[in-house]
Amino acid sequence: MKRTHHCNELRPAHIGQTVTLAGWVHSRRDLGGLLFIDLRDREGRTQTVFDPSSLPKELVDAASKLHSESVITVTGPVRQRPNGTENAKIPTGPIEVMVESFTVLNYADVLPFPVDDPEIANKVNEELRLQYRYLDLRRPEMTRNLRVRSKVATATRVFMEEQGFLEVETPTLFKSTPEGAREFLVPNRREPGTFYALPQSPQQFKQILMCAGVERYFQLARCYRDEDLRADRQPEFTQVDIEMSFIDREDIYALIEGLLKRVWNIALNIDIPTPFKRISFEEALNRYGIDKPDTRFGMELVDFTEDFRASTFKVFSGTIANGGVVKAINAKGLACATQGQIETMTEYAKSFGAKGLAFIKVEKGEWKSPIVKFFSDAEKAALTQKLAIEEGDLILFAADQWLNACEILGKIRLYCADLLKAQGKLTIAPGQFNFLWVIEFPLLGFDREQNRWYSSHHPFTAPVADDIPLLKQDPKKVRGQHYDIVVNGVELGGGSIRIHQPDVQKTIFEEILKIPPDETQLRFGYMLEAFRYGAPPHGGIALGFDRLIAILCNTPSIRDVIAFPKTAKGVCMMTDSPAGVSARQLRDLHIEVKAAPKKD
RNA sequence: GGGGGUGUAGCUCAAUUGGUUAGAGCGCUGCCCUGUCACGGCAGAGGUUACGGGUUCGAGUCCCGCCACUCCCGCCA
Repeated sequence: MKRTHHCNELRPAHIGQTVTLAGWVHSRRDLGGLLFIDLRDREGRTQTVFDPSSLPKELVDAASKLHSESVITVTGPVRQRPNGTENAKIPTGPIEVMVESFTVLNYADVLPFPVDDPEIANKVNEELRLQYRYLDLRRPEMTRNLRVRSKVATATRVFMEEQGFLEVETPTLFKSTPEGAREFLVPNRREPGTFYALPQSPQQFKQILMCAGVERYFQLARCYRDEDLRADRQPEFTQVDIEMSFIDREDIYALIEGLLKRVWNIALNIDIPTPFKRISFEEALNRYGIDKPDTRFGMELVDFTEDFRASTFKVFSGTIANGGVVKAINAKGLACATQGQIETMTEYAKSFGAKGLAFIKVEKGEWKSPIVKFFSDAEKAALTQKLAIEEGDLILFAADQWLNACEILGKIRLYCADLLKAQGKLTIAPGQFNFLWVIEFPLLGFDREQNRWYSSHHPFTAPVADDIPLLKQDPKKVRGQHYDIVVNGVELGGGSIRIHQPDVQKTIFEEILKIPPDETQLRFGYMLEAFRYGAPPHGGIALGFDRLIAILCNTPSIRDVIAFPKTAKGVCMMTDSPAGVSARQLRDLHIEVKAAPKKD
């Protein structure tokens, strides 16, 4: 018998109707005579009542033996619950279904972990949840995440369609482009020794689509990167990939602000204010020590380079004399930091090549610090004033070259914020979303080990027009037309205006990045060629769709918003992939495996 | 590749300085229970303390190794 309603549909208005529900046995309360079964489906749950005074004993006995998560249908009239027995916690609480007949569609064995109790289910070992993902996904929290993801995907498509974009699919069997992330390779059976590569992103195809006159392209694109994983990184993930012709940066900002406004509205019913704030890379580093600042709290970096230029404390003045800077943050109320916590922060500093971490604990009106004896009164006054030092504060210093000093304190700032949150001294409202465009990134970075320049974004990023003359004279100063969209310290996406003149592109490849011309030809020849036959100026952006959904669902791990994610070692616990293949498959692919197979 | 954390009953967790027969709640099995919704009551079953070594009169606990999961660094144009 087909169901007539879902399990979150019946209300007092249905009283008297005979209905059929189908779903999973969520919980069972056997009172000896009377038996209650909460029936659950995707939409919610409804209480059903088995009353022995009106039902055959065998039927009630059979129902009382059902394990949780068995699949049944029940049929019977909807009725108002007796006075005082309504359940205010669920929308179907005023009513119940008096069972007249029921059918077991599938008996469930005893479960490996409970799915009905959110308190326990939330704490279940993730390994187990991933192994029995179909059970995990039945939990209302996970169902909600899938639903948010689906709604946002649809909202994105509708919005992009409204804005005149075409959704175009691009190949996932691509070719290897050695720069960038490590790639997954797919052996080609037809020609021994040749391989496809799975794309890290559809970057080159979307630029070619601009040359094809598509003008406005988007795609919910699956991308693949064979790098080590994190809570916010999976080997395969989804990007909202976008590219537009005849535009400048402002068009991208406006488009994405519109898209995110729509998405937040649909997913959370929140109206986020636009336009978003913008901050340059340099300012982000200066104030927050990171290129994706979390601006929901202060604790900003303060510069003391001028105050310590002539200091007798040689660690500071010496660094400044070598072209470095001195910066500090005030972790308000963290003078209670333990030796271990100071140690952790010192390790952060050392991982950036610093020799140590200078600090001051302000306790009982005293500055407790190994270095404060070297400070003059004027230096102390400058610290007190610029950092607004008070009792209970912890001051942390970095003295190093500008970028390093900023990044050290940026790390420490986030670590201190976590400590303060744990101590209840810093609270961040859950519904707060600080969106930010980070702009004016340097186009190029310098790799000391390899003694060459590299693209800080990718080699197709256009320089800021005014800076093009600097390309050959002072590459470090060239700003790229690159932008990142950041929310609450999470990099949601990034993109750039692209180079569309083949001569500029050639200069970047050959004179700046020093890629030999024959190699340029081999790897990017088809792109340079496409740019010779009428390439419109264009630019684009890609948003990390999984991260976007994780933020909307307020979860720290993108695994919670992916139906079947992989573990940190890239294993699918449910299907046990990756796995070995037969000798015959290897032979067909002309592949010989030299490593010994892993034993179980 | 490196560093941190975790691993004890089906699940979530205890177990004092190394010391009796490794406990509890939930779940499971049986019995009782007609208005529960975390139903309740009684009884019971359930353990290679991830795995392999070692120290010790004695190891869940200490040491060495190893595996899995997880967080971070490197890496992710």
